[in-house]
Amino acid sequence: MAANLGPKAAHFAMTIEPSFEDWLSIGRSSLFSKLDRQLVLSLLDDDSIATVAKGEKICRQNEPARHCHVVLAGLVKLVRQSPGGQEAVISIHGPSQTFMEADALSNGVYSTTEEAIIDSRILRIDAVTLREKIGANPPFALAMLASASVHLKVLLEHVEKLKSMTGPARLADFLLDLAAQRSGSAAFQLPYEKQLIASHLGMTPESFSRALGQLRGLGVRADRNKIEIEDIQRLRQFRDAR
Amino acid sequence: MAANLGPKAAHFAMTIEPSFEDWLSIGRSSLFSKLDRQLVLSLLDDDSIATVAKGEKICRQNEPARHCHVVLAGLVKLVRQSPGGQEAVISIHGPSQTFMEADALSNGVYSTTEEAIIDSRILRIDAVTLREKIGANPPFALAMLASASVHLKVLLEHVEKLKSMTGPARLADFLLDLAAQRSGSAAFQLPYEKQLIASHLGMTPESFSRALGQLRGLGVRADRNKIEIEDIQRLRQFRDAR
DNA sequence: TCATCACCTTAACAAAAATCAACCGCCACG
DNA sequence: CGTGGCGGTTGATTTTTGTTAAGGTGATGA
Repeated sequence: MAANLGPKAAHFAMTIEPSFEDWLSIGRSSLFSKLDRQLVLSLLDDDSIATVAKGEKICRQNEPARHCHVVLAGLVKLVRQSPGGQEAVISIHGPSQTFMEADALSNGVYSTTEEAIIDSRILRIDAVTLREKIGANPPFALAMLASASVHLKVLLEHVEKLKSMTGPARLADFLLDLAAQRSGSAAFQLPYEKQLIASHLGMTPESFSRALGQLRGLGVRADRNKIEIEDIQRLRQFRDAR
Repeated sequence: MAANLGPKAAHFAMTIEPSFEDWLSIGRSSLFSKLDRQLVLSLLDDDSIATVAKGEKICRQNEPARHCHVVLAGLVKLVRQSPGGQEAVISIHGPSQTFMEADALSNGVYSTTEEAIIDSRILRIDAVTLREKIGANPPFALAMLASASVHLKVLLEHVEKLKSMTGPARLADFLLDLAAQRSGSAAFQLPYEKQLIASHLGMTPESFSRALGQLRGLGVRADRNKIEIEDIQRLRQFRDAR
């Protein structure tokens, strides 16, 4: 509800009901898209929707996992820190993507820290409620499993790429993903800061910069956060060669 | 392995019934340990148990995922190959570990190739049956989710380590895992070939060898595939420093 | 308007890792 | 017995990447 661009802080005082856009996001998520609206509603409670400012954390690694989350709007990064204090960006989630289901379900602690990288709206689903509903609703359980399956596959690919591709090749791969075409040329914007992409691809900002410079020789023009790829196929060839 | 188990082939002419050891393996697996024996039995059919020789493949990347697998005995490596033909060992599974649930459940294709690295016994569970039983048995669904959650967490850690640790540090980490102690000294055998460990850790055999050489300076002695760690804490300190 | 700051880039250097090549020891096999 | 192959090691070299340091550019705010 609420006008689709209406002042959000207005009716924040009490229960926050999902807005029209929120419902769109929920509907687009692979986890909830095929589920009954009533069921989804039953998962929500008073403080289900949180507005999170850029830089704010949604949850912290090693704290008890009491919720799973769905991005309704915005962008969230999933960061993991090692005992030695190093940080690694594991993945980045946009609207309609769920995360932390696994942690919430296994009744353990969050295995990553989540942080909004732009102002975001997050749906928080209580872990206990979630477990209940899953137990009572087999199709929901299957949807959860499918969702976990997707996450697993993404991570799998990520590992593969980290192990077998050089930095520039990983960047090429990332750009090809964004272009979402199989041939011809493409132009688009980088979805977030280069530092963040660099970290996501497992390299330093400096290496990222150099990698981008290297791709220039393959028909990739970069101005600010605008990217132009002359020849998608050529870029793919480069990627596959490493 | 065939000695101390009861008469098995007696009443089921064609069916291969799990041996006593097989039941032990099944019982130890996080996926099946808490489930009713009847349910587990209902998942099996005539060709559920396969004996796989070293080097044989259990399934191939991109082929339709019609089964999920449980290692009953032996060792299996999970390999992923990129479009460019590179190979990366994603993980290695021993007895009681399940894999490919995700692919089997999402009705898609295998996202990795599986290969036995020593002679092994594998339990193959039909994907359709699996989905049926999950739909009909909520606790089973939750067990599957928990299992997926564990796999997810392992991969997450793997990504983090690949991104934030040097080769020698990853090796130290691997050895500390094997030692399974928090202090003192330890001696044990490497569970499989060094090449394989190297690939699993995301480095070449040469780098592995050199990394091992580097750890020698930290009280790690290696002879053939026997490892001795003088001081676990010292090694951990080294690992955490990178 | 200027100062400041965050993001990004570049360069020079150092560290880490891959590559190329040679070699050892062991074992299976003719 | 040799001999070949495989797993492993080692050395020399190159490539890749991180590090350190410096500078540039655009947005923001006093």
